[in-house]
Amino acid sequence: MTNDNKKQKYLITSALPYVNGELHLGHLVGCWLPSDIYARFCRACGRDVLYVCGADEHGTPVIVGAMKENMTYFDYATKYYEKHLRAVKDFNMSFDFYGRTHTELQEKLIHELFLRLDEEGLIEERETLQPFSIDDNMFLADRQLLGTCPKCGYENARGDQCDKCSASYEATELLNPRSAISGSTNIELRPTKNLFFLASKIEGKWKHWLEKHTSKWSKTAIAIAQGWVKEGLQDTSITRDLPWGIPVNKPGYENKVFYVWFDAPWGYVSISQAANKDWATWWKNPDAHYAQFMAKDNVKFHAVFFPEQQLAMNDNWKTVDQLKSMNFLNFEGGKFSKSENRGVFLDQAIEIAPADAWRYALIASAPETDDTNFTFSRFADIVNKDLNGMLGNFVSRVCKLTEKNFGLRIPNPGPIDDALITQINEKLSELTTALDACEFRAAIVALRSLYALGNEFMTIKEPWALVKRGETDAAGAVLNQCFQLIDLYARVSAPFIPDTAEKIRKIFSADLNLSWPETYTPRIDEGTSFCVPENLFTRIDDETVAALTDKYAPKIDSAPKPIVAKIVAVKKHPTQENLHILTVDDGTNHELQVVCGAPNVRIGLIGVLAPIGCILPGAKKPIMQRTVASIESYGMMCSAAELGQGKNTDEILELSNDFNIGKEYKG
RNA sequence: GGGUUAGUAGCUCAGUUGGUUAGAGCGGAGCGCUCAUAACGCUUUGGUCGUGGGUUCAAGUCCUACCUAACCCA
Repeated sequence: MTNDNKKQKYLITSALPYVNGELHLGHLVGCWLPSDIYARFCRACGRDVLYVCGADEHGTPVIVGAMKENMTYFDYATKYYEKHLRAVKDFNMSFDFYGRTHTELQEKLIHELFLRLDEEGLIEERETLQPFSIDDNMFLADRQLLGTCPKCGYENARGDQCDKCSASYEATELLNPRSAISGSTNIELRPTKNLFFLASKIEGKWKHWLEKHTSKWSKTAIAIAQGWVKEGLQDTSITRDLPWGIPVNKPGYENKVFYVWFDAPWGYVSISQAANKDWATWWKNPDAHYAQFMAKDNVKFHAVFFPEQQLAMNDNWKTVDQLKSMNFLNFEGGKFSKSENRGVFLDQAIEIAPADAWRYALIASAPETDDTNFTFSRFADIVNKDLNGMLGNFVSRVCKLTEKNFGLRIPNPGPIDDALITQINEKLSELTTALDACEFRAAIVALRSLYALGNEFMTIKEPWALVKRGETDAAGAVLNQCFQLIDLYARVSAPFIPDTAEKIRKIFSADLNLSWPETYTPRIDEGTSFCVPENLFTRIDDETVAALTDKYAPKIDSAPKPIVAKIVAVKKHPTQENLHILTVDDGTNHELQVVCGAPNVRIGLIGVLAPIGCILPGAKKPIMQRTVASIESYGMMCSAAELGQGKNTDEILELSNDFNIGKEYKG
């Protein structure tokens, strides 16, 4: 398989992260790591790879951010671009070039492309009314406009949508509109002209293209594209009234820039131009293989917008063959959030553990099919077990046992163990197939199986026992085989953990490359000298895990909240006159036993249950499971007073039938 | 509000076109080994496959409704 692909051109792009804030682990696992592993794998297979990424710099967040920090737009973007560069280096990303979109090359390219679209008759001028902030002297995009929601009266509603009641409306309907930038209420509607890209005109072409190009796409990517097939492609405005971006090269548009999503995907091309003078041998080559990596929120742009523009150019642009989209990585049960200080950002991550530990552990729990929760506990398990125990320790035990009994030279080989070789080749083939298909979790499963084979082999053959029994040749043969495995591990691990692979490679005095092995063949000669390396990985102990969790994942209030629940049965207490034993349905548990003293209990009553662990307003201790007059009670039905509403302490609260059982009761 | 995707062991995930006893790894329990980084190997324990209906000789897999989450759109 890999043989046929030799020297074939592989174009690989990783979605361009935005220059706004520090990157976190989600960015790393969502685009950078999968694309980097794939790129390294392709290069090791001898393929001709062009692999680029860079910073996406245009759009409104930079404008807002720069104003806040009182910097120029370019300086602000540069500040974060430099952070990106540091992370690229820290995590060993093997981009041919990490570029940016605010460059002369980009501007030149976008101008050419725009003229091309215009020539093709796919650009149209349309006039619309837009909110204009007189004090800021600029038109406001939907996100830059705040006001009072016309539906619910929420005061911080956005220009197009209310975050509280999720109503949507036209910006013109918003009450008391104000600028999100300056806070000024001096807003008026002004007519403005914008250029539209007539995507509807190339819908047929795009659909035709789609039919033939999705064989290697992620399932979610195909689904999203299919959604647009049904809906149809819509003409989109590609210009904005903003002071930051690629200026529009058309008379009358001197104060406008291109919409960020018109220029950003083409950043792949301009960055390629900066990376390699032969860029066109990938980008204009129908035989090249193009793989894109991105997070799920970005699929629309890669499956629809970018290809439709490429097709519209009618200029032989290489479109995506393999579209790999990743889901999101959550952190310790919640989303990454800079403001809540939740999550690990890349500058912190590199202080916590070496790049290889992150690379391996993150890709081993990559969110390939669904959002995945990352925890330090899991991180430590993976590093300790796979890297430390199975790989690092294997290298260590083989080197040390050999040094002790044979000195620092590879012992002579013995007869070939066919069973072992068969197993190795099986796993190697699984690994290669998984990497070619960009199935990274499957790849890790195969990789660790390979690590396991070495340890199993040692246990079965017991070379230390052979030495004791004086069977030195047999012991040497086993160890020779183990060294061949170590060499193999360096090669197959290299795309994942490049630093470690290099350390392993340097164990041997022979200067061997880390090319991808198509099938297993021993290549370390007997007598080759080797060295005993420092431990390849360090164990992460429980105390460290606890400390890290504490530092980076401040406990969100995880106590259960009061929930709406229904009384499904009422029994009198056998001894206590005023108590009842209730059976309560809380949505998940349909037969929860609760002892209650309120007089108004009855079957069918919908009320509020404080489950075990719940801390009621004003209470110091959570509700415990306890035994009331010798009957166990699992929670408490609440009165209005207990919920902090009103003074009724005697009767439990009664709700209408509109409340959904099992939902949190929010008062 | 509409669309899409997902819901499988304590945790993280596999389960191809519906077809015997639902699979891994981690964690837990036990045994073995002592070359090695309290590392390695073996055995074992965990599941009403979100819930309720339906189609079928047969449903984790198909249909439907609902619940939950995420993303996209409005």
